[in-house]
Amino acid sequence: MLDPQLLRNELDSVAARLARRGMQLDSGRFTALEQQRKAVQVRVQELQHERNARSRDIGRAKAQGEDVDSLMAGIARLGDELRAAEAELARIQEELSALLLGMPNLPDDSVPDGRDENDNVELRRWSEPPRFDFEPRDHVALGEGLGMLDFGAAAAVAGARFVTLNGPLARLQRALIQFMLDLHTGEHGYREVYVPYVVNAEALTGTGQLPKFEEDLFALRDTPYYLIPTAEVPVTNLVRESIIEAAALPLKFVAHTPCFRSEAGSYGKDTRGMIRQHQFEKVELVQIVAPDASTVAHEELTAHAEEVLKRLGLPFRTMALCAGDLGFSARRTYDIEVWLPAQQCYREISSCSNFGDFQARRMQARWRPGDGRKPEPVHTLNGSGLAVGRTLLAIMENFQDERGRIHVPAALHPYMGGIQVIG
RNA sequence: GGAAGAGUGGCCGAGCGGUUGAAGGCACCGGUCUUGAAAACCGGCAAUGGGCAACCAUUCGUGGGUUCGAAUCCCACCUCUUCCGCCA
Repeated sequence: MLDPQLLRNELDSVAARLARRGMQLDSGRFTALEQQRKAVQVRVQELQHERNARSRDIGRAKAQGEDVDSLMAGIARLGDELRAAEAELARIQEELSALLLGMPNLPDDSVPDGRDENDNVELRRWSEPPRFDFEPRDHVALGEGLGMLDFGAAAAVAGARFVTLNGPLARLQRALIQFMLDLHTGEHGYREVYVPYVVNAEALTGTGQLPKFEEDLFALRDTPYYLIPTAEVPVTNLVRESIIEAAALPLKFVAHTPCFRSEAGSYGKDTRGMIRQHQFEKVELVQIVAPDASTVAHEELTAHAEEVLKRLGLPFRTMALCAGDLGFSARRTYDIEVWLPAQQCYREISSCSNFGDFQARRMQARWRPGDGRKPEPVHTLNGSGLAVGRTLLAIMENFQDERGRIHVPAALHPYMGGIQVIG
C-alpha cells in the first residue's frame, strides 16, 4: 500500500510515477473521497467528544448525588447523529481502502522505462550455452524417454498442468531442494523456516495477491483458505502486525514449499512440459530489513540466487525489469533467466524484488528506529532461490548426452546416493 | 468432538458500568548521588488516525449488542491452557 500521506501531499508526483508502469491514477476520485473523509471524520470526532464530555458530567453529577435528568435531555439525539456519522465514515473509509489496496507500488527511480518484457535491460551474463554435436532434446522427451516423467499419470489423478516424477528424477528434485536450503542456510546466513501451505485472505492481502489477483489463486471450497502461490506469502507475513527492534534486523528467511497457481489467463502458454504448472516446488528467500538497507540487500539476495546456478553450472543472464513489466507490489525487480537448450532461449528461473515499505504497510510490519523515533514500516524483499521445477528441467536439458542420459552436477552428488548419471 | 478455565501496554499483573489509556512491578531511557559501578531517589516510557499546533478521537483477543457512558454486562467467533474421547 502506498503511504496515504504521500498520496495526499504529492498526488501529481505519485500519478506521474504510476504512469511509468502504465497505470492511470484516478486522482479526482481520490481527492473527492479524501475531502469527504476529512469532513466526516472531523464531524464524528466532534460528536464523540461531546458525548464523552456529557457522559463524564453525568457520572460526576451522579457521584455527588445530584439530579441528572436535565443532563440526560437531548443526549439521545446526539447518539442518533453520531451513529449516522459513524456509518458514513465507515462507508467512505471502506471505499478509500479499496482504492488504496488496488494501487500498485511506485517503481524505483532506478527502474528503466519501458512497456513490457521486451524493454527489460540485461545486466550481466554468466557462462556460455553448452554446444551439442547432436540435436538436444527437451526435458519432456528426455524424462519420458527415461520413464521417469509422466504427464499422463498426473492428468489422470488431477488434470492438465500437473506432473509426476519417479525414481532418480524424483530424487534429483529432492536433491536440488536440499542443496539450495543447505547453501542458503550454511553460507548465505538465512534461517530455514517451515510454514503453512494454506493461508487466509489477510496474509494474501499483506503481500499484495489480494484483493486484485484472486483468480490466480486456488481457493479451498467453503473455507476462508487459499493454497499458497509462493512461500513469499506465509514467510513474509511472519512479521505482520509486529514491531521489530532495530538490533534484530535484518531477518533472513529461507523456506522450501510447494506453490499452487491457477494460471488463469495463461491458456495455451507453455503447455508442453514443466515450465508452467499448477503445482511446483520452490525455495524462497525472504528478507526483512531497515529501509536504508534494502537497496544493498536486493543486490545481495539476487547474488544468493545466482550462486545456486553457478554452483550447478547452469548458464544464466540477469535482467532488470522495466517499469511496465514490474509486478504489482514490487518497487524494483531483477529476473534471473536460465538457458534452455531445447527452446534456444533464456527463461525465468528466479524473480528477486525489493518491495520497499509497500507490503510492510499492508501487513503493519514495523521496526523501531531508536533515538525516540516512532515505529516505521520495514522494507521487505524476496526472490526465488530457485524455482525447483524449472531448475530440474534446466539440468535435464543442459546436462543431457546423446543417449538421452542426464549427468548430475557435482554439487548435487552428495545428495544423490551415488547416482552420477541418470539413465 | 465433549467439559472446564483464560485472553489487559515490551513482559508480569490490578481493575465495584462513570475524569481508567488503564494501579503496581519488571525491563528500558534521562537525571541526582558516587572516584566508578551498583543501590537509592526523581522524572520519562503504547499504538493508530486527524490537526501547523494546543489538542481531539480510537484501541484492554475479534465482531456485534445493551447503556447517556463498557476493559467491566450480554451474544457470537478466534486463540491458548487443562481434562475426557478419537486419530496420526
